[in-house]
Amino acid sequence: MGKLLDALKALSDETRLRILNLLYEKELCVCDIMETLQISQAKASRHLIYLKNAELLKDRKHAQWVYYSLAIDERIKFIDSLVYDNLRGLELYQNDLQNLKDWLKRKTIKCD
Amino acid sequence: MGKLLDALKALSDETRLRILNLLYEKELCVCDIMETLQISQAKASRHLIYLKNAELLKDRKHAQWVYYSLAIDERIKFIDSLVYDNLRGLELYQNDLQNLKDWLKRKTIKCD
DNA sequence: TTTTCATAATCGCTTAAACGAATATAAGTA
DNA sequence: TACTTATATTCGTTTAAGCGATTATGAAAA
Repeated sequence: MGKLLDALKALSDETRLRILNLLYEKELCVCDIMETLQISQAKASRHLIYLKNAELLKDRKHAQWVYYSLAIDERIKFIDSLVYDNLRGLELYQNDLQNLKDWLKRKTIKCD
Repeated sequence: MGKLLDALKALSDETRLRILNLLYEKELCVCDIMETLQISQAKASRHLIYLKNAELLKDRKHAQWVYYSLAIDERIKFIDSLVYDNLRGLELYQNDLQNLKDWLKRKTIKCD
């Protein structure tokens, strides 16, 4: 399948949009996604892998954690417009960003 | 479901992307789509209706024909970027536009 | 080396959606 | 009124993908 079509299929699911929105802020590990979106580990992992297979994300293993970050090249830059002009105007995605902030604060205290 | 998500699901299919690309040129009836993309009538109709339900298209009935055209509002303007910056760089979609031109020329001679 | 922790993969199930083929509808024409 | 034409809908089948629950893997810590 074409890269563009892969990307669009990857974007046609709300959980994956929410994940993408978070990763536009910063690189995150699976547990950050789980905690922020309040979804199960299996669900977070599955959707992250789906996004990675669509070449929207890349991953990096460090110790027992896997960190995911954006890997969006010029051929699909419409996604920037999608996130900044459309997603972020919606309450759900704004709330997710706030929850991410809160989680990272709590996490810093607890862990590394 | 949210309007944005509906739009993205509608965009996650190659036939519908090809249809959208054509309609960025001008309003077309179902038979224009069939001829240009060389797809069955049922397939053209189904996908047009899917796009209409996602509120990306509107239709207008005139005599026995149904004309479809874009209905893309500000809340999903990333689609402009998708079509102009991404789709139209791909050979398939360029060829479709050429086929549309050819078909409309033939059609004018034959019909109205 | 056992245990724990983070992540990925598998299983069984359910639903959405794609397809071709065939049929229905509704308007125009003979 | 028949007949044709344009479009929509239905049917039966197939495939993709979502989910929760569970198990596997692999690195870190005890």
